[in-house]
Amino acid sequence: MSQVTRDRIIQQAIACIAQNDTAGLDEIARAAGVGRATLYRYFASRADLINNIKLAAGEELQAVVKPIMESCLPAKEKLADIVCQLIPLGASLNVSAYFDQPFKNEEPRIKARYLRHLAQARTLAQALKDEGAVSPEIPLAWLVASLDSLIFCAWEKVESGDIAPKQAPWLLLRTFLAGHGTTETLAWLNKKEEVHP
Amino acid sequence: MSQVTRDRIIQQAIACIAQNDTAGLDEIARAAGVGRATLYRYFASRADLINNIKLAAGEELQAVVKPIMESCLPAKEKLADIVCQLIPLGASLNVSAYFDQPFKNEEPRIKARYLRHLAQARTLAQALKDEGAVSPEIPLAWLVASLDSLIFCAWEKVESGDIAPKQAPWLLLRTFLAGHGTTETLAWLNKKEEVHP
DNA sequence: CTCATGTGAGACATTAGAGTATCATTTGAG
DNA sequence: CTCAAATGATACTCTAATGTCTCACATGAG
Repeated sequence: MSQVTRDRIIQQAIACIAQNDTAGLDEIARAAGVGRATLYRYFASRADLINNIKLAAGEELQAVVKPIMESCLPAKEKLADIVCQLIPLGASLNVSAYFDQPFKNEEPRIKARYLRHLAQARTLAQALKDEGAVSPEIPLAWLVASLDSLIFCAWEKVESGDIAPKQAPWLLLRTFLAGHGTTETLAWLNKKEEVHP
Repeated sequence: MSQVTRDRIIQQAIACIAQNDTAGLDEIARAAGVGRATLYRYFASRADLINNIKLAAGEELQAVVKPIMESCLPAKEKLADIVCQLIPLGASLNVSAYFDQPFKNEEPRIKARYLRHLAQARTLAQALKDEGAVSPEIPLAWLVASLDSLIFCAWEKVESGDIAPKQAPWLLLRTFLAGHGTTETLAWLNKKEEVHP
């Protein structure tokens, strides 16, 4: 039972399910270049596979977000870094987004991950407020929700080829920060745009 | 074969599928208060039902959007009106959003509706640009995509109870217009906010 | 009342996909 | 080379959902 096979299955499963969330095990096995039987040797059931997909996607996200959140950068910079690194994550992001419906997901580890993700997003949003980067009158819930939504949207448009991969983070940051921000934030954005056109 | 029964089935099916996009016909029939057999008397197959759901949701959307688009209001006002009326549409919106994946939908009527919706959105976005409401440097694709995404997001948060229904349109407009807009747009937004707090 | 229509209930057949089991083949360590 | 582990292919069962059919019941118009 090699780790690389397991990883390949998970990666391909993420890709398949990103395209079609009811993808059959046949399809996933074929995409991963393994037999359907092998798939069952690594994962006890479809549900088990899905759970592991979610966990893997969560890991990938966390690997990007955690170091940035622990850094001493101002919140605006943290946001910019996270966005720039998250969009290229692609399908993994998709899986998280799709499955981050807290309802009826009994698996405690996945629920824990989801709650942690939510807490991080709220922390960042609050920091943006405290820093004066976004207006205090915007509800935290809307900050978090619109950010998640825009990240997913940006990834989708990059994937479909409508938006240039390098342009996406900047569009997103502009929409989000200017959309919620103060005049001071606008100025900051303009300055960044000169540096990184 | 009464029209009201047919409409009730469609409405309940929209609601069911909004919650769970793989809802069974049992579930839908029960929700609509009819027998499963009756469901088949009105719709030849599951696929036929789904198609009719999409068409019905498209009608609802069109009924809101078309008169506004044909009016002589400035684009900013059109956008505001559309957003205010679209968010409460709720689950119908969800269905459109979920199923607006143009891929592999062979039904020509649905494809036509989707293309028309896209064209309308692009027209509105272009008008916003021409009017100077949003910056000309933002790609049309991003304007359309982020708007769609934010509308869906706003509805979701209203539904989940995180955002007040009356607040949602204003948050959305602020995020979108300020996020893409010029300083002039900001001023317009502030003025509107005084009128309609 | 009587008949036509719409309906609910439920008994089927059919199918797609999940999950199980077996066996021959491949592959890599010793 | 040799053996054990991993794999691919395939045949099978089981289940859930779709789709079909029949029959009994309700209801409303004539």
